[in-house]
Amino acid sequence: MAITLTELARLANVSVSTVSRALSNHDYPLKPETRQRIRLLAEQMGYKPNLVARSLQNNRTHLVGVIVDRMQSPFSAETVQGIQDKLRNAGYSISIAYSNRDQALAIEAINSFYSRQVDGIIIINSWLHTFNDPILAMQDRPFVFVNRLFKNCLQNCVGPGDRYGAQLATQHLVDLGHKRIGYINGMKDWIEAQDRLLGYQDVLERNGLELDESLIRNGDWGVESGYQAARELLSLAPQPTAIFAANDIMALGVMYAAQDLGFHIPEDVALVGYDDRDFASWVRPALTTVKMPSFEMGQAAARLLLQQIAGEEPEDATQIPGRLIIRESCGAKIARNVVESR
Amino acid sequence: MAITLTELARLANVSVSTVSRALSNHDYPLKPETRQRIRLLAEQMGYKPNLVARSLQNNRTHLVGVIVDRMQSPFSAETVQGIQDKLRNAGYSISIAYSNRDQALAIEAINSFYSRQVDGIIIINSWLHTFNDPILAMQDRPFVFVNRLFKNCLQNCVGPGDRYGAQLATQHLVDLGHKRIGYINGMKDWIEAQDRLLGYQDVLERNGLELDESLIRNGDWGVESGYQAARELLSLAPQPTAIFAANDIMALGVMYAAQDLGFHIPEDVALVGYDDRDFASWVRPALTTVKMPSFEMGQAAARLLLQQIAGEEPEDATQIPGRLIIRESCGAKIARNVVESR
DNA sequence: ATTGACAAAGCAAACGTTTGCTTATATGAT
DNA sequence: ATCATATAAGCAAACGTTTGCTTTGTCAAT
Repeated sequence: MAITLTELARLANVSVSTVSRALSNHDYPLKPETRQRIRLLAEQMGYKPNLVARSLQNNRTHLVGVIVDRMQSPFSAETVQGIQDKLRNAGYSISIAYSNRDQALAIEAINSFYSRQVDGIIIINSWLHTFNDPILAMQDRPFVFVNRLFKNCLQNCVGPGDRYGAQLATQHLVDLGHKRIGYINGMKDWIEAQDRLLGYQDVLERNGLELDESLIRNGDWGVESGYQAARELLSLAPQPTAIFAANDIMALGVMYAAQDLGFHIPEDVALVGYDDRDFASWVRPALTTVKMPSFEMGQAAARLLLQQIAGEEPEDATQIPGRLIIRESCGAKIARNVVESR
Repeated sequence: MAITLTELARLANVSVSTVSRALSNHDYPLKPETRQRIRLLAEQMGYKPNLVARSLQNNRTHLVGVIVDRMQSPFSAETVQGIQDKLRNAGYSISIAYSNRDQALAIEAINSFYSRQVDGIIIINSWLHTFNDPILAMQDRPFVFVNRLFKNCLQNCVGPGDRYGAQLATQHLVDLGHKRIGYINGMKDWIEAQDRLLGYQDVLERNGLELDESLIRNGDWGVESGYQAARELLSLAPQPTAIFAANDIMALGVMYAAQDLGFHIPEDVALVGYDDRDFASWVRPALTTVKMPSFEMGQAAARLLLQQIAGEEPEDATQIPGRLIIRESCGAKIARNVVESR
């Protein structure tokens, strides 16, 4: 049986309220000696406050609900870690559920969180492009969306700076002297794909380079589509000297296409990916890529939620910039080191 | 403001107890009409039970604490998903914390879970090879370890059947006609490495094949060590016609070594990995490998915990078998399909 | 001596449930 | 009409905290 305040009070020959104040209420005027005595006793008896009782009284659970699509998504996982990292320091725990991209499941999870009286909810979401129901279910409690920026609640959203990240990648290639840079896009209706394309175009324009439509190919995020697109790009004349793929998986496809066509990376064609998935550092040549700031987004989301919980005015929509990870595939003469840009 | 039982009682002109019984206690003899009326009202008002109040009363939170090393580990993530999958159906939620392989953090998390009155704890653990403190902190509440089987609490552990999995992989190569099969081990002091080696040896013996020590190399789970080991193996005379790598990452290294030495996979040398990491299906040739049963281990862990919570006699230590995923690198003439073995 | 002020600690209500026990009402048997 | 019985619903305690208010005790100032 766990020891309770009441028990402690009995042992110390004081009232429950005194014990409570000795342990939690730091400013209450207690005789220092009494406070000390009670603290010691609690320590000895291994007293641990019953958080559910406390929550009932305080109307605050110090629990935050987190919903992810799939636990296995490396991005979600890292974001969750960022969230927990931040929340732990603030004395919060997290409860987690996965939605499997199923709205009904998500809503079920949200309701379960509410029943549990969570102080707030974070939804790591790359499957909802717009939202209605879930937010409706969200009553008046604080919440934060991670990944997608919804215009109707911008101050509740944290997103990756995909456009900026694509700029980093493209600028890096330009800095290495490339003038004809191919771009392999992701699925066109994904915001990620659109933003990364914009970043690519930004840099070409900014550097006065020709914006050649034939250098832009559409993929579907999959390795095969990267392979196909790269075969097409590399058969162009004049051939692009660099390729920027909108994700690492397609970049892998590019590698195999280059291999099949007898091109060497990075000598004949430079390659940059996006996401920094784990295999990026394992493939040969190691893939230069832009790291998704998943961990940092998690931290930012937690910070935002904490602000809402504290009743503070939330900051503006947060875009977290990615980082360029320079490895071998871009041809920059920097050996297998992780280099931070900016 | 959330609506409460008391509020509902006022609206329905009955007592709180009646409302409670109408909604939760199914066997209590209430006038069907009354029960119906109350249910309807609750529905209309969007009543959601306050789980913290209920927990305080019931001394049951229906909350399970889960500790992982890092959220990003694909194995842990999948296990967590298995856990949640099972627990959700039983009306439980999970709270999660990561330990970063730090015992102090793990203990902190455990204590936090206890304060929250969790009904049980699951530790997904591949970093503790032996345990003392955490378990001590575990008082008398149900718990389950996933991954490592500890002899002092076998009935509380769920592990992968690594030996069996390695048998599957090796037998598959034998079935394809290979007689000289190289094995690249993981770090020797890891139980995974030891078990997989045993499985490899089992099969050679079982098939009356010579157990040539020179065919066994030690790696460190990393891609470079796989590369080196493969170079050595492929320089042997007579050359092994197949290689079984103790994880997919080293198998990737094997691919690059083969490439450098002018060997083709699977024509010149067949290759099987272990783990079924995401890139296994993206590389060329797609990697035949043994899938870690992470999801199933999660489910089994949840089942075990539920049994303990229900006060049932827990089953014996559970070893979950992996599955052979046949792709291209082994040379079995089955195109990019996932095939289940057994 | 009486009062006032202040320090220290106790009382009891409240948070939203569940549940053992009691009460009220209706039904049937005497 | 009286009583026992069954049915339906209410009362109140309990779970472990926190906290506004009250009480007790001590001491100094009148």
